[in-house]
Amino acid sequence: MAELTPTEPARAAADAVRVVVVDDDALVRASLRMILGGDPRLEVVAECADGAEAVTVVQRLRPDVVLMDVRMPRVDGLTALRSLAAAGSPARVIVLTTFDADELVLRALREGAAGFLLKDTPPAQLVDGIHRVAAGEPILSPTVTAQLIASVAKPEDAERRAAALRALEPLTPRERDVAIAVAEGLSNQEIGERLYLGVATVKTHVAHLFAKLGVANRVQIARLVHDAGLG
Amino acid sequence: MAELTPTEPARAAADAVRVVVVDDDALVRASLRMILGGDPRLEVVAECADGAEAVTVVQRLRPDVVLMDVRMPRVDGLTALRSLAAAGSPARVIVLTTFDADELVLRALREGAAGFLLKDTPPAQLVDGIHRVAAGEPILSPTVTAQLIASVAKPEDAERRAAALRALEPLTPRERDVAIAVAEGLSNQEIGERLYLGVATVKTHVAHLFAKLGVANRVQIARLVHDAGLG
DNA sequence: GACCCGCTCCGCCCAAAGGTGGACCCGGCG
DNA sequence: CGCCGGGTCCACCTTTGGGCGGAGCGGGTC
Repeated sequence: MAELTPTEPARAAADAVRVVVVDDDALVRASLRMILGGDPRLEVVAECADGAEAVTVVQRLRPDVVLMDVRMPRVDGLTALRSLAAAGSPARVIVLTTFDADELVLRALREGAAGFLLKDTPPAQLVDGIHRVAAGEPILSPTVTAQLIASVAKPEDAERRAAALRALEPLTPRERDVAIAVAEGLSNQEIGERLYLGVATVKTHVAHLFAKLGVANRVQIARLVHDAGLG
Repeated sequence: MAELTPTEPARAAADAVRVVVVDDDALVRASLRMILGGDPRLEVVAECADGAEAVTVVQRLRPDVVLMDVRMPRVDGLTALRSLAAAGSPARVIVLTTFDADELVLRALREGAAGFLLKDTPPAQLVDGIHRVAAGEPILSPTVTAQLIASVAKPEDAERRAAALRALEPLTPRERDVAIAVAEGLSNQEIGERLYLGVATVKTHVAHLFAKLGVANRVQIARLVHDAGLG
């Protein structure tokens, strides 16, 4: 057994997950520290009150996990998250927020957050989540998961796609070829070269496309093709 | 078939979550029944061996939760899921699969799955997941969550968007207006009417767009505008 | 003041796109 | 067989798009 240095919390295990807590509210920090302190396999190695501080501290201390608030003065959590990702920090960041703003969730995950928890998460689940994140698992609050699912399900999106596919369905194979080429921004001349057709033939197909799709110009053909997911 | 008479499992609580198990493998069904049987607050009210059976059984028994395998003879799990959703069934469906095929995950969630678990999920978590789903929470296996996050994060997607935004950034406000109108498939004439401009002015702006964006025709302007997310 | 820049508009010209009508080949079908 | 539809191509025409140069106006800067 190694002797413990007197300055360190005696209860942290040697292989504890090292955590940095970032929140502008001292009460929240204290509360989190108390929750995490209950688990000897977690060690809070630092607290920060804003994003700028967090970036420098995390780069120096190299913690395993960062609990990051979103709303903070000076530099907000998402910006800090981006900075860390850009700097190649291996720390896994759990974003904490009081409200589950849809937009925030997607942005945070795009910026590389490993987790997204609401502040009303029960202490036991928070502790569990930190361990999971440290182990490489992603961890999301249920409402966040639901939002994420909704964002990929998007019934309105599916409808547009379905409508576009329906519109493109009566096209002949050749017309489809031409439609796709049009959607790529090629001229009739270029389309002819790609498909080994005369310009006149391409024009004929494009004319049919206008009629069948009920549109007036090639940009609108491109819109349909893209909506159908063929671009 | 294999509908169970309520007399058999005497242990199910009166307010138990009613579950239907759907899997073509009898061993898997038996195993699931054993796992769920360990919790008196769960009641397996029926087992089905394929999707077609599942649809009729679920509509008749109206269970709270359905554990649905994906790969099954005759009617697969996703098709059954769609049928149930189309029929307005309130049953919450957890899709079970051995492998975490990316494509399957997105399809299942789009079809309205309330959860997506891998078959290697520990029994305790499976039971917990069923209760959560019954309570209205979504429930995903960690690897599935990771896939979902990856599908919204899509670095390649973000890059394209960022590149498009970068390309559009040096445009003047007016040019941006014109670019968006072009992307909607309007003619120069129509753009002029919308923005109270002469056709000549619109042409000037469009010419500037070609130069600044490095493209040769309006379809390609439309592509950029869409990639930037302004469409 | 001179200057640059964004915005507006003009005219001229040519190329490309789009509209119309017709032609031929070929393969499937009644 | 004749008929039809997809695919290929043509000619002719009008409209639109796109290239080029020029110009005036307002606001901001040096």
